[in-house]
Amino acid sequence: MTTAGPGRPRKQQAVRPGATARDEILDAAAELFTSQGFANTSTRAIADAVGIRQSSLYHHFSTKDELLGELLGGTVSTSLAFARTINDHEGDDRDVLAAAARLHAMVLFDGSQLCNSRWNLGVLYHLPEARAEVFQPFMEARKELRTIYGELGRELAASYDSDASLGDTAFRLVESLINLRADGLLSADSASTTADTVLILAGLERELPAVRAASSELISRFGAPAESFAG
Amino acid sequence: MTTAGPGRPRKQQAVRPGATARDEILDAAAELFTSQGFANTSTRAIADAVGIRQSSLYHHFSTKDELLGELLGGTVSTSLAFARTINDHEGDDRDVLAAAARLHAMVLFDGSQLCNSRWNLGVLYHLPEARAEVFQPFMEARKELRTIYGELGRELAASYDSDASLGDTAFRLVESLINLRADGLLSADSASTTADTVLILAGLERELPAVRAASSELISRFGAPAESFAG
DNA sequence: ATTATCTATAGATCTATAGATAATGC
DNA sequence: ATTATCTATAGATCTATAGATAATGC
Repeated sequence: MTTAGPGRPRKQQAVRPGATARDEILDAAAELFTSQGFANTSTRAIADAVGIRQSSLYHHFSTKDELLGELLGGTVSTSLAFARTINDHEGDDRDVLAAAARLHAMVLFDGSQLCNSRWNLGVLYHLPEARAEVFQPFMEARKELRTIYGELGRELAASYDSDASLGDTAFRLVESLINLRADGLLSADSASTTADTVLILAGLERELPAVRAASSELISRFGAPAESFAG
Repeated sequence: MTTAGPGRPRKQQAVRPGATARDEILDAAAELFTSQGFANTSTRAIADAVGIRQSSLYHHFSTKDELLGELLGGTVSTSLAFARTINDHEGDDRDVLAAAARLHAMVLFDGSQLCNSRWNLGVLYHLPEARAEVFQPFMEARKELRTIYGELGRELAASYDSDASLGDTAFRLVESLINLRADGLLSADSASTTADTVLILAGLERELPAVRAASSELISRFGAPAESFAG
């Protein structure tokens, strides 16, 4: 219960989760943008879903684009933070299995986020509107994440005889979870089987249990931050 | 030169490929829908790209939805036809390698189509508008294609110790070519390396050359129909 | 005074239709 | 007569702004 400041209090009985009106609006926008697209979602529809008037949105956000920007920002940032953390960590265990564990952990972390977030936020990156100039920073962040996957894949390929494009393939498989979810084809273990598939591609089928264990530790050590897993 | 019938002739100097005005309109719609999305593409923009007036579109198509329907239809139909043909063909060579060759051929055929078509038509399936009821037939066709991938994967997994979800993974990798293309990351051999990746996942790395050869034959026998590869 | 809401609306679209007009073959 | 184009427009949006109003704390 944040102590209310001066001013007219915001409307009662929130139907949407979120402590503030701003959060409720973002939640409604996420639902509608992911299910109907950006251009097909009117500001009136968002307001209706929250239970306020269309023009009241503009007290919290100055343009419709700003709403999409907020949602795009929330998605990559956690994935990128996790990837940077476990890869910049210059520890004493930088052997091949550790590299495999890092890749496994990234696939599992990013995949779980895509599968378990309240709305299928990954589709926002595929919206045609996301390619507009205003949103380039978010696309750049996604590109950086892809680069980390690629480098890690090459690191692994150098030790084994596996394909140098392993990291790119891993990224593609992670992204494809977005489509599976959009088509209602996710199963409970989609993210973890995807992570295992990457290991099989790397030729590490026999080391699977060991790598899985190391991956789990990475996630529990570095991957359970502020906002939890549910996105 | 089709002999013109009676009536006012259509405008001169076509900037768009296509024998008929209808084809030019579809080409312009394909470019704009794939690059900007459906809702962001006005009928006026399509008409401008063709060099006619907005209302003239309605002499060839009765609604904007009809344009999208035509484009959606063109994409799956060839993939589905190829998949049915090579799988319904009850020949004398239905051994394991033949099954692997069929899967390889499907990935290569569908992947090449996605990579080499004039516009990145695969993205149309990810447009939020494609989920509307009117377009269910096309989504059903895509579902059938996915099912064929899945069954073929299980057929292979039964013989080898590979994962039963191999077919689903193959389908996911093929679909991810759409995203690669949208991000400008296609290389000349993206489709063929994707097909090889599936074989590696199946544990058939050593049989790669033999399967590739059989796959090529399937494509040259059944996969070069009327409309060619370029979609 | 401050904040969050509201009503009302300007201005800019966008889709589809009505009906005129031009250019051909019969 | 037939076909493909055109001009003009109705009707329905949709985004963002202007300005009034209500409910609180100081």
